[in-house]
Amino acid sequence: MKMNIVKLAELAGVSTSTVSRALKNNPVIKQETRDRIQSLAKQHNFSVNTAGSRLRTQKTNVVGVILNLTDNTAQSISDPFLLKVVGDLNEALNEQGYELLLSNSHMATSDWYNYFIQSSRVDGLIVIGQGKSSVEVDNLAAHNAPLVVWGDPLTQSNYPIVGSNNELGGYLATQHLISGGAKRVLFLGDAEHAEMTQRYKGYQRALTEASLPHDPELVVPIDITSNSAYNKINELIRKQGLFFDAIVATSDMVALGAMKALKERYINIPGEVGIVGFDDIVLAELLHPSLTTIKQDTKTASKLMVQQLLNQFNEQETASQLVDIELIKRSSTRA
Amino acid sequence: MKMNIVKLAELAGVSTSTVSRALKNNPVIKQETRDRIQSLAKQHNFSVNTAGSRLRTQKTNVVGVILNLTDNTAQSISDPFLLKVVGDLNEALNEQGYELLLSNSHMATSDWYNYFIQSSRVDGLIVIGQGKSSVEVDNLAAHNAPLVVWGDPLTQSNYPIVGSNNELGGYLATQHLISGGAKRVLFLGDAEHAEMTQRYKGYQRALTEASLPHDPELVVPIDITSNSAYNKINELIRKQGLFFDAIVATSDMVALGAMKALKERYINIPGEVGIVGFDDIVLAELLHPSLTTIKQDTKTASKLMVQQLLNQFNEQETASQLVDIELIKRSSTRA
DNA sequence: AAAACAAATGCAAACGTTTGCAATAGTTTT
DNA sequence: AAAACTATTGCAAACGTTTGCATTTGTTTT
Repeated sequence: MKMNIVKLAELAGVSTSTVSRALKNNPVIKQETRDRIQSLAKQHNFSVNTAGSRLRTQKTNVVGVILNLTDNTAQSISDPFLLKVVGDLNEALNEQGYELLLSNSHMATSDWYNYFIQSSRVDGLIVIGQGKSSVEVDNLAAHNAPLVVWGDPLTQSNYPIVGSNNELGGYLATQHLISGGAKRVLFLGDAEHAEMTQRYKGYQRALTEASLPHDPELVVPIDITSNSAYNKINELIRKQGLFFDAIVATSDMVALGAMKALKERYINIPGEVGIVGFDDIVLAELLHPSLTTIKQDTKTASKLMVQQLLNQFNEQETASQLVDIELIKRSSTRA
Repeated sequence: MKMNIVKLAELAGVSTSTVSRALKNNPVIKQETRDRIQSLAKQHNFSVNTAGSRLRTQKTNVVGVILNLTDNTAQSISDPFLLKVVGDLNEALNEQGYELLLSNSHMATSDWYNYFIQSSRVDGLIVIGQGKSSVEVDNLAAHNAPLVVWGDPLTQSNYPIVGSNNELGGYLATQHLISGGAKRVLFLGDAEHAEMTQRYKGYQRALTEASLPHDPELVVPIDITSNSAYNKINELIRKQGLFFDAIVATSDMVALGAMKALKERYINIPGEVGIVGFDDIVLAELLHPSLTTIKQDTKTASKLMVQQLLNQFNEQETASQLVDIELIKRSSTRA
């Protein structure tokens, strides 16, 4: 009933070794034999059983992707940016003959090494987001598990981190606002987050360069969700009035939340307050006004992550990778 | 070096059978022995090798999720709604002890049965989207592969389809606009799509009920992407002026594209044109004006899909499932 | 035509787990 | 104390594939 290599071998009148090799197009098998077996396989709807194959080869050709969520589940998981990364990773992995097993830090048991690697569920892991604590990731690294992290590449680590040039992103965003006339630029984001810290540094650099004061009142720590941003902006304006004339948001979702709060108060964007987001999600250009933002190149980043993982499979050198960003000027800022 | 059941058995001074049973908490093994072996396993960072286990049990505990994309890749894959469904499915699957293997119709080879099932990569498949042609899905069904599809549950099929009450959604959206005073309601969507056809029927029902004419000019077929919507609305207004006073969009992304086109022309929403979306993506309430929409309950739907798949695993009855929708009134329509 | 070589195929073990059945150890009944 | 249980553990085969090595077949050289 159920087809396997043994039955296929009988049908073809050859040994299982020959079938196995023929299906892999091993040139040691005569071309004619290969063709015959391959067409027989197609005809009988056969593909090799992965369980058997994985057991024998000790290779799964599967890569686990873990969404390392820090904030409230519901919010973060819905960030289109994260999901876009997953989509791009899937593509990049498929191109290299790997499949993507999706997981997230709320689902997976805490012992990732044990669950994913030692059990040979996957050959390696890509973790999206450094999180605030890095204990699970450190544990993976300690066991020499093939591992790549999406995060801040400047963070010291013994595993490769792929991520955007966040400092430059923060700088470009801020500088663009300043060059549009802004004097009091709000920084909206979570300082405990490695990537955000870099963006903050860039923000500071731009202020310094423009000889603007570093007012601590302008640095507003929030969760990286649109809701936090919305609530915070509302609260700020209610309590202190409109004491800023621009916003550097640490994600497009944050920018969205902020914009909503501003629009509801009929504060003109970019006239009274300019705003720059981060990520460049599809929505950014669909908003009105469309959102000026720092584009993260997730396609390139995904390819780099996969490449770094393959390097580990092949015992080659690995290194953290800084991905270029780009300022996309739209209508939420003045020229 | 690498731990396995055999070595663990030696360490514990018992047979591999006992270890295997103890790890599964099989009550036939003495409680004390179970505890001893389990703690030994924890201590040595051991988890059962899935390749061996899957080979022996002929079960993978993995479910494949295929994004069945119909339109231009780039656009559709970025629809936050689809990705939300993936997230919810992941959660629902994990709850039942299954893992999610992500794929999409551009990646997977055409012979899904062969690739996923016969190779025992997964125990079953969840296909998101019926697509315009159903040949791959029909092939799966013909082989009796465990299968659930997200789509229009009213479509006749020999596999369970889970989806929203699209007809009702279309009806509620249209009726809400009409009750707000709309006389000429545009229907923006793709008629070849089973789900959209249902929404269109609901749209028609509402028109009839309100004794409004069914003007074919008001039915505008487009790809279900924000770009198509944006372009189409622009084109319509340019050529024919503002000949409608409301829009039923077949997805929130479509609504977004339409809104952008309207806003750019300073057409007041909801004053001059009211608009209702479909899906209720997170963005819907963040827009300004926030988007009135038909909410699809993806959490419930995901649970139902997983349930229907489990039913097939257990040789139980299955049936298509209609999921309730809800009209979420926001500011893009008049009360 | 035998010898030497190359090309093609086959043998058999191993990957790590699970499970029906058999066997042993432990307890209760006669 | 033997018999009849029950509770606990072990034996061994099987899941399907791959691959080092051995063997066979075919071709060329002497």
